[in-house]
Amino acid sequence: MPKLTEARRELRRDQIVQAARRCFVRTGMERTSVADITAESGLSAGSIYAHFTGKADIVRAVVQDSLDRRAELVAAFAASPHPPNPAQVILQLAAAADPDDARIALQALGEATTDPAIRDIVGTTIDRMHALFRASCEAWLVKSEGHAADAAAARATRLAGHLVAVFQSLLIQNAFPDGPGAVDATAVADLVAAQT
Amino acid sequence: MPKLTEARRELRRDQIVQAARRCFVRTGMERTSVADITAESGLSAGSIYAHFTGKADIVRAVVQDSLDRRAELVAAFAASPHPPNPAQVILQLAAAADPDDARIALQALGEATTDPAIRDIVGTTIDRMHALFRASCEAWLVKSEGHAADAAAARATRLAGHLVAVFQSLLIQNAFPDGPGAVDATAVADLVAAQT
DNA sequence: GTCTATACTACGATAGAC
DNA sequence: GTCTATCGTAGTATAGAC
Repeated sequence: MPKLTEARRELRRDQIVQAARRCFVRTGMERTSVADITAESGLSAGSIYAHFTGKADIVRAVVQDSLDRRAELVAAFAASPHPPNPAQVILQLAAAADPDDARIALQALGEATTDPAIRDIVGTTIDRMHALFRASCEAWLVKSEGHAADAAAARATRLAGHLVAVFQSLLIQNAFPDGPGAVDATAVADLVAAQT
Repeated sequence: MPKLTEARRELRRDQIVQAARRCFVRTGMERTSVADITAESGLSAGSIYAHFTGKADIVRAVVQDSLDRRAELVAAFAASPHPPNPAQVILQLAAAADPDDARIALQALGEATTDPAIRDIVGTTIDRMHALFRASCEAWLVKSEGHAADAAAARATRLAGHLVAVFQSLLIQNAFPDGPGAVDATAVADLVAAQT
């Protein structure tokens, strides 16, 4: 029965990841030392290196975790029995804003610029989000708007592109709450709704 | 006549900034050492510290330079005797894509998350871009569409918000040429044009 | 598995000659 | 102003006891 020990192992990893996440939000990925992470997690260097191969490994885990969290939010839209229309999706995304997640995501985008491993995670996550938006829009077009399946698929793909773009802009805006709020979610929602 | 020497001084600074820029694009802001910058610039450590107070100072200068370059591009639109309509602005922005500038900008956004000095530069630049977009749209509404001045001002502000958002999405897309192209500039242009 | 202590490296910044 | 050489420090990762 290695299940129990493996579950505990995963729990420890998560403990480290969450501590690292807090450090990254406060100090930035590159400028937090593993000493910072040990202090924040309450563990020691030896313990951490027993669960991760090195700092880069921790960074990857934190980025993956944060982006997964965001994607699951979108996945919930698509799985809903009453799929929201694109305008509602935008408003819900804006409402579900978590500044910490947004900051991690922005740092990840910056890192993706030079680090292939991070770029990979970011790239596949964007792909996944696009697919999820597509699924959500398609379900809405078919179920609520009565579109034919093939016509809905084509429209959904285009709509998903817009939603990814809006999502990215909201990301920047959410990361800086006191900053210039260029994106008016309601206005964008109206814009997208008008195209329906 | 300190003019000449001051010009030469500015030239040296620019030489260092451009070398640093190349390093940042290749290796990332945090991971390039000042040794890398000296090697790339052909200068020495001593010389560099005669022109900048430290690495953070160089980073600030590079970010400021890159963002200024982008803003000037937008300023040209507003100053044009025949101001482009919003859809054209989007298409021109997409056409003028420089991957290196986009990567620097993304790294800057990531840094802005934790570094107040960079956040300041990024914030004021976004404000400036918003104002420039506003001016460009207002000029277009008045000159080409015959709107009244006060009505144009209100509409221009909203349009500028959309343009900033699209600009930010294009930034992410431009930084990863082989990545998932979520934003279809033509489609977005159509969308904005439809709202006219 | 977890701790403390430490080895080794790389970096930012300065000193001093020219 | 620019160079070379170097100082001090901070950081990653490991060793070895428990």
